Amino acid sequence: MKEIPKTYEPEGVEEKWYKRWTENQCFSPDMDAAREGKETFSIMIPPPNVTGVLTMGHVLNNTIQDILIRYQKQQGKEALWLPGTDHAGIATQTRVEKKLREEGLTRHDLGREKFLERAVDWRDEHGGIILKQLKKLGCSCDWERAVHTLDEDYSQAVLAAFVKLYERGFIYRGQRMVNWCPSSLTALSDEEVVMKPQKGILYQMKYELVDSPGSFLKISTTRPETIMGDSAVAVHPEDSRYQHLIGKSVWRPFPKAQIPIVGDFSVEKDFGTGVLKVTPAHDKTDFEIGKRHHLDVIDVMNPDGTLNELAGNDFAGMDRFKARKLASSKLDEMGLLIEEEPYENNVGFSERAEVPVEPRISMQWFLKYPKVEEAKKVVREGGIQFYPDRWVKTYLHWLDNIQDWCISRQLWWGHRIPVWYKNGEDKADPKNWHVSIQGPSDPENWTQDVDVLDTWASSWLWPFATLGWPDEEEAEKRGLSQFYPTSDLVTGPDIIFFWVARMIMAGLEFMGEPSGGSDSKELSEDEILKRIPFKNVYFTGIIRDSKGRKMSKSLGNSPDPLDLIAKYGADGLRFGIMSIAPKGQDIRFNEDQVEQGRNFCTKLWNVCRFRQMSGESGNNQSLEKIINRIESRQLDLDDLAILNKLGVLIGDYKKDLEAYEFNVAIRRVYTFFWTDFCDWYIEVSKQKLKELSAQQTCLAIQDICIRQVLLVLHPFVPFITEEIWDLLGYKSEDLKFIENSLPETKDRFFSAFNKKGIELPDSAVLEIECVREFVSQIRAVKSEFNVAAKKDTVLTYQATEQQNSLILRNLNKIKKMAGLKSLEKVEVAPENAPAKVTGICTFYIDLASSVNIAEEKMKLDKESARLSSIIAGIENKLKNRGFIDKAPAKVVEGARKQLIDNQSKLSEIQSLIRSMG
RNA sequence: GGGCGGCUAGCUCAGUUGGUUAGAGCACCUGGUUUACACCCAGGGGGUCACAGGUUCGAAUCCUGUGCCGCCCA
Repeated sequence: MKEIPKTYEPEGVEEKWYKRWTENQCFSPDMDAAREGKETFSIMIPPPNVTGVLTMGHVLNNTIQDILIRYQKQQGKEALWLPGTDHAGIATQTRVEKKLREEGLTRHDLGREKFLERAVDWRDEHGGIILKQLKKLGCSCDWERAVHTLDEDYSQAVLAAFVKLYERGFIYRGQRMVNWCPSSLTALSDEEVVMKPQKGILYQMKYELVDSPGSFLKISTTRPETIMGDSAVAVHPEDSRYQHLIGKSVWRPFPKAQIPIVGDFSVEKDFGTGVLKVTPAHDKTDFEIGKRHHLDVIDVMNPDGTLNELAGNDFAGMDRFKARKLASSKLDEMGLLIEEEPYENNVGFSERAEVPVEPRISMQWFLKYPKVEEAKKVVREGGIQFYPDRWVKTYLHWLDNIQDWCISRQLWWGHRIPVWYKNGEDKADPKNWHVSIQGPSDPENWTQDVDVLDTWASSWLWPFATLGWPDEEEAEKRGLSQFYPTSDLVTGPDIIFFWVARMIMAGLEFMGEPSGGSDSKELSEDEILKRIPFKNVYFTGIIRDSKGRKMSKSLGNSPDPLDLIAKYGADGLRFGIMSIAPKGQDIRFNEDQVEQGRNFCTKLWNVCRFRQMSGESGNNQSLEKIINRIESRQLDLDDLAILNKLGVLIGDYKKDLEAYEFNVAIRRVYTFFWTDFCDWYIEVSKQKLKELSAQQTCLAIQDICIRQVLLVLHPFVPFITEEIWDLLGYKSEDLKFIENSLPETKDRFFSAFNKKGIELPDSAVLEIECVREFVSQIRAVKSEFNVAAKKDTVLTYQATEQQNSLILRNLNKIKKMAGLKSLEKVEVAPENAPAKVTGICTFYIDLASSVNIAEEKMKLDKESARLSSIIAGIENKLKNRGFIDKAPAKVVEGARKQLIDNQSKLSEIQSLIRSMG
């Protein structure tokens, strides 16, 4: 056996094992086994942005995935964790353009082709950092399968999906009001707009009535810069203040023009003055009003958010926010501005560029979502299970109010829309379109659409396009039918619409499709379950800083996970983050938790050092082999108790993990390992190890405990467990890695002992609990009287026959653990000795010095009062017929026992008080 | 405006179908280098379970309402 170094140094260990794991293809599933029907388990990584770096959110999210994968491998499944990145259209293009600007260039200077070369260079240089970081974290992804959304074959899948959806009538092109980002110069989907409350001004102004010069209509607006685009004012048709004016006109102040007053039900009577200026080109509601009343659509803005010629000479070329000020001062000059009041309203911001979006009419491609009803049904009925399931409501609400998806983006970085327009013909007429993956056979007569697809319109295909779809040969090779539907998806609730819902619809639409095209009839339940992209979705919480703020780059409040790994080890970080991540609840991060994780690893390390120093290792290659080293007649209650607890732990742990209760599982292991094993069993062992006859058996018990602890910890802290597994000789020739060894189930564990004629009764656990409690009380009293933890303390006690036999059975251990010179039963209580009433006896401590009787008496009085109130409470309960009749017998029984215990304690204490006079 | 979540020890949080005397870690205080570990060991103090009602034999837990904090949607 190799010698274990004094301190655990994670860095070298992590590097060594990660290398060995990858060299031995530990992360790649055995395809032959999977094809032969071995049970599989699969997770597709939520593809991080290729330009991104690892955040604490990624740490949480990917640690969970790694735990699931490693756990399922230990359960004997062929597990696939498929990694990859997405191309992040807007984010990447923005960054490449920024770099170009530094060189004094724009993308138009370069042209599309050259620009894309630059973008690819940039991606290859900066991209993929995050994947390297995931390796540092220990993620067991099958790296050979890493996919990028702009890979050649993935791109083919994206285009194929577009063409299929177009052919099936889900995709159309149209002039619509969209969310326009004036900074990135592209349309956005509704989901990419983030509403933020903004402090602005509500302007109240007046427009003169054409028919009655000198009479005005008061109007409220937050956006005077769009006055120039007004083509009407609107009032509620049932608003008695204005009803009579419907059909008449007002003067638009500038550029001066007559515009009609229309009646429309969408006007809020109570908002402002109840009169709305209607600017169909620059507001979604106004656009609808305009359509209903056939109003002019006057677009006064350029794509970049400056005003154009239609706004008039004063405004042309001016930024929209400057124009707002100018418009208000012009109104003021004209005597048309009544007042300005501070006002807070919600303004949509571009998620990426962080500038207010501009509602804008433009020609875009839209997708009518397929399989919406099935997508609702499968989640509502549990075919796909959400954890925590409250997200089902959010999901269904979004699907109930779903709007067509604007999928075209005015960018170059992305999948170019596979539509060609016939040169010289009407672009608006679908007859002149060619829609296909390869393009027309006579390209010289066609021009391809210049736009690309929304990045999410590629990543919604992720669960199956990563497995080779739609190429059948590729799909067979990569195991589409073995790994799809995937098992679990782990992601944040912030992309439930962006991604989760869309993946479900994509899966339902494209998987298991009949060769003839889209399904005409409703899918059967079975068919739905074959098509869904995953069975379980685990939504993580959001990691916040210690002040509860979301971690963000701009706040700079997110620690760099790599720094944390350097400081505490990857295992420390993983352990720390997992121990504070309750199911789907937001997490307040602070570094102390990672420190605790590191401390845990150190403790684990040291107990293994201790084991190694305690004696020669025996054959550790399987549970059965270690059990063979046990001499059953050497087993004592502590051995049986710790093994019983371990067996129970195995069962509970399995339940926890299968319910995604990671923090519960890890706490359970922590308590077993630290409190039960290290603080008690190992300490008790120290005495036993001195006795030659018991030594081998005791070491075997330790080996069993450590072995199982390593196995259950391995998904959480893979590096240190693999290292110790190796050092303590748990591996064998054919099973080189810890992941090859199946952890026992609770039943198998207990029966492995039963087969050797060893029972692990609960009574052992109960008795040891008693002993531990007793020892703890003795220590407390000693500490109270400042008796050093030396071993020369003399203790006497009074106990019943039964209690006495328990004490005698465990006498040496109690003396050793409590630090006693002697522990003897007496018939008469010694005088002036501090006493303590415990569950198994009343004991007296012999102090050389005198004791402050008054102080002692006060303590006992306090304890007596406490017990009396507890007893009164229980007595009341037991007097209550309702309780006796209705509560389960076990509970009533417990209450009775509790009453008796407390009563006897109380009477002991009272007699002590009396004896003190 | 609608929906969701949170409120338990100084701090971060457990507390899984209501059931014995509400727990852990950190922090704090006291003591401690006895053959693993000071990233440790032993002991201790510390809680009207946000508030108000209700259901129940019994409520941190279920119901209703209120307050504060956060998120999502309009």
